Amino acid sequence: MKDVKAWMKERLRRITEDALRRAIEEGALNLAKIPEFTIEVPQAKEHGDFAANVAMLAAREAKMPPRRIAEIITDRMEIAGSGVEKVEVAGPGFINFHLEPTWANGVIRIILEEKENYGRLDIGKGKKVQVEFVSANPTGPMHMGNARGAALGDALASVLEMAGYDVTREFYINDAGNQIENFGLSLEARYLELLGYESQIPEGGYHGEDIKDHMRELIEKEGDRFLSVDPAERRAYFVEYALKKNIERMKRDLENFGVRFDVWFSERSLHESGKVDEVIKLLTERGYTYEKDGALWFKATEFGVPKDEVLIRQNGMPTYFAADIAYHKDKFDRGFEWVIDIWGADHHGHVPRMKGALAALGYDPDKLTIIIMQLVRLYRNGEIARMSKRTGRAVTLADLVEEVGKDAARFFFNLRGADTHLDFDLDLAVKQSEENPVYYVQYAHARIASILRQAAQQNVKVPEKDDLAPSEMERLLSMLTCETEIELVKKLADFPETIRVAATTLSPYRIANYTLELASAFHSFYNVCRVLTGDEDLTKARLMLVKAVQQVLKNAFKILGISAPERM
RNA sequence: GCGCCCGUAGCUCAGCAGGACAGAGCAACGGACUUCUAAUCCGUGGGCCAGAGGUUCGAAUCCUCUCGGGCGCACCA
Repeated sequence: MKDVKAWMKERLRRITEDALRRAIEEGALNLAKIPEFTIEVPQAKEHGDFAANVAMLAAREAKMPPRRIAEIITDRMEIAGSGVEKVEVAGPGFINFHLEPTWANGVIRIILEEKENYGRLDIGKGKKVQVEFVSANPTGPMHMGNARGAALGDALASVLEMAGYDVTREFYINDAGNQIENFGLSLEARYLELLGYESQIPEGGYHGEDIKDHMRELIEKEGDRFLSVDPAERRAYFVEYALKKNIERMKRDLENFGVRFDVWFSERSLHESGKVDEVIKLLTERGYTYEKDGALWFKATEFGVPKDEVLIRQNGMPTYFAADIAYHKDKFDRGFEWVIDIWGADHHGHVPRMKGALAALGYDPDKLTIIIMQLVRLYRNGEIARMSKRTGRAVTLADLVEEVGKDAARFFFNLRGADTHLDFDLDLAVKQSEENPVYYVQYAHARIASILRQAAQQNVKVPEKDDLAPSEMERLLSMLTCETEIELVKKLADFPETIRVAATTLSPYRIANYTLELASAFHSFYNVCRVLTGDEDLTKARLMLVKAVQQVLKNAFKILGISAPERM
């Protein structure tokens, strides 16, 4: 990876370590070894471009005040030809490095060469990782929580891809179990009701308008012929029919949201293939089950879970948990080296038992990472709106895309970390869609596109790598010296590190925040510096700069799943 | 009662895996378009980082407790 910031940090680290080593050899400092210190970017500009905290960390062992240590080190630093203009000791004992202002300008050349690959890392080393997300209940349309999960999961998967992982996006279809029973009973009740018969949706059933719609449609197509069919048989048919429709619809809605899954995995297939029975048998063989009250239990307490969990109910049906164990075993058996699940906060209690089950099967529970996503609280007309699909009044993912737009919705969700409790004011989002931050970042992209169009009209070419000798390229880029240009270039140099942090902390929202910072730096630049000027060289240099900005915005947008408009 | 998450500016949230005076957007107020898109920029005001202890040279960040909010604790998924 070509990362000028990482290079510079490494160079400064070497300079610091060399000086420190000399000090130790000379006997000026009494240290057994060099402490693990950091080179970081100080918050305040006056503190320079980078700072080392080594003196504070060495103070205790060296039995000297940090500032004194810092002075001993800086006295022995060799900075000639390193791009360092000035080193100073400041505050409690920081060593601050002031660099030549244009130290990072080379990043522009790198970006223009690497294009969509700028920011790509190899920290994943091609490791096979699965991200399972959304996995919405297929008994109805997807709600706001699913929307958040979709935005988060897809961006996370993209970040990991960018970081060098081999990522598979997977959706687990809960097409078995109790809820499917209730789904069938609900469909049947609506069917009978629509045909004029008295019928009641069972407790725990689905009251949504979509249930009625399914049956209305079915009646149009096939009439009342199911009145005389055996109830169990006709419910199976209804379920089959509606499930197919719902899954198609989920695929379509997610597609419109810019989310595509590599694998749609059916829970039912686990039951049918015998994998659920198999995994229960395996747990039993390993001695982790017992029978009580006519049910089969998993000894979850042996893995630090507060209570044991049922695997097979008294009625002989396996629980969701049993299927989920089989599912996760299957994930690892398919060769995934790392599995990430994104779950809603209402499932957080199931994390320990899932990990416990994996441990019981002999798998490494640390290879399963479960991201708990706090729920979305939806406001409408100034009131908390219930999100349950069972009320039939919930705002769906499709509604959201229609009202707010894909880009705004995806950007909004990825502006915050998974563990923030998110308040989503729908009225505000709709009303203020013009003021949504997503337009701010996209506008930067469109503005650059406009500049590039103007340049093309004037027959001014953005120099490519082959058009210029390296020294000429360097000369042009060194012309970018005004403050807004320097700031903008530094932001560009931040991108690889942003990817790294986003990937290692599983926090795609950092990418969204980064785009805001980059766009802000660009807009500031734009208001101060004109790109197309009478000065041919300066024009070329600035064209390269804005082209690089556009490229990085595009790369970040791709991760976030938002579009990069040429005009707005 | 037990467990997980959260509590930073009027509002929504950052704070780069402990660092130097706490940031951004929105909202409020005041400025900037004869020049590449003003969906922009520049400036002003606004904070005992919920509270109390502790660890550390150094805490919004780590630990403990208290208070407040959300979510779990089914032979539902």
